[in-house]
Amino acid sequence: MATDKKTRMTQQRRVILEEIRRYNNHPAADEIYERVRKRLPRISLGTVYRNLEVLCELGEIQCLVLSGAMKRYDGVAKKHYHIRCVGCGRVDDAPIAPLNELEDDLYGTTVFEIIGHNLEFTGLCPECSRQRAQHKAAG
Amino acid sequence: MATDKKTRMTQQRRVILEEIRRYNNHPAADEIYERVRKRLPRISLGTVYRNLEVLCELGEIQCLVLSGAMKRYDGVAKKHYHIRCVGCGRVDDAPIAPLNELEDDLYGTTVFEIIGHNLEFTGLCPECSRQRAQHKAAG
DNA sequence: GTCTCTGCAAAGCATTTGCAACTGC
DNA sequence: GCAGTTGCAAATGCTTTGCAGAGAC
Repeated sequence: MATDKKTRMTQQRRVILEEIRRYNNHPAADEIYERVRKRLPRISLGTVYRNLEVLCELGEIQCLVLSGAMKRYDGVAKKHYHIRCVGCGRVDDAPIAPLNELEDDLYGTTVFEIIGHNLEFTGLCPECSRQRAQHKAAG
Repeated sequence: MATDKKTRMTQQRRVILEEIRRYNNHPAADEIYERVRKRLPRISLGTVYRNLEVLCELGEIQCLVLSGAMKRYDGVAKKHYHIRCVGCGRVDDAPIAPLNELEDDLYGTTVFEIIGHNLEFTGLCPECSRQRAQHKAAG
């Protein structure tokens, strides 16, 4: 049952982690792949995916499953919320503290055993906001 | 820009909507397809997907993109939260009122123009909770 | 030396799309 | 009758996986 496998810090794994933390712009797998490829040209996309999973299990990064998009990865493993641009998909950290009391409101009112919660804000980043304003003005 | 298309209430579209609302258990596309197929054996999966999108645009249903799962559909278009079982994927409504004030906390602290938010609880449904308890006791 | 990890390529899976025939309105 | 819609099938896009060789410890 328990995974007794010893994980090795391979060059690929190390570079992937470094690139995720470099800007911490919540990149998706393909962006991580492209960035890592500049340093390790022979790396494969499969290796990137496998390492992302391992790094999540190790608690080094966290995997974000936000609405309407592919998985994204966060170099900061600590729980926090995000805001996603509906125009371009850009993801920022949401400057708001975790609301653990939200779960308390559910005790006794649901048959579920509560584990946690995810909160995601949606919005428009400055670039997309400006673009839409121009578009509206032009139309 | 505006979609002037007139939507027709075809038999397929009507049956799909009826089946979504029949139990309102937040079914995914494949479950809707299987249910509708019992009444319209010649319907195709593509038609189901196309109609789900149209019904969302019409505001008849809402599309739920919850973490780690395929899209699900809710026959109640009104905004509300959900709780998802991490064991089996079952989705229930969360008995908690919408927290619109959450968005107020972000004004002035983010460069994003805020549009909305999604809140999803995770947990274990009674069946999966029982199963894990048994498993733990046995192991 | 062993056991994990890698690169490659193929497969998997949910969803989308092109197209000719069909059907609400 | 016309434009929206359907069924079919192929394509798409992200992610996973099988396998033989390579490399970390």
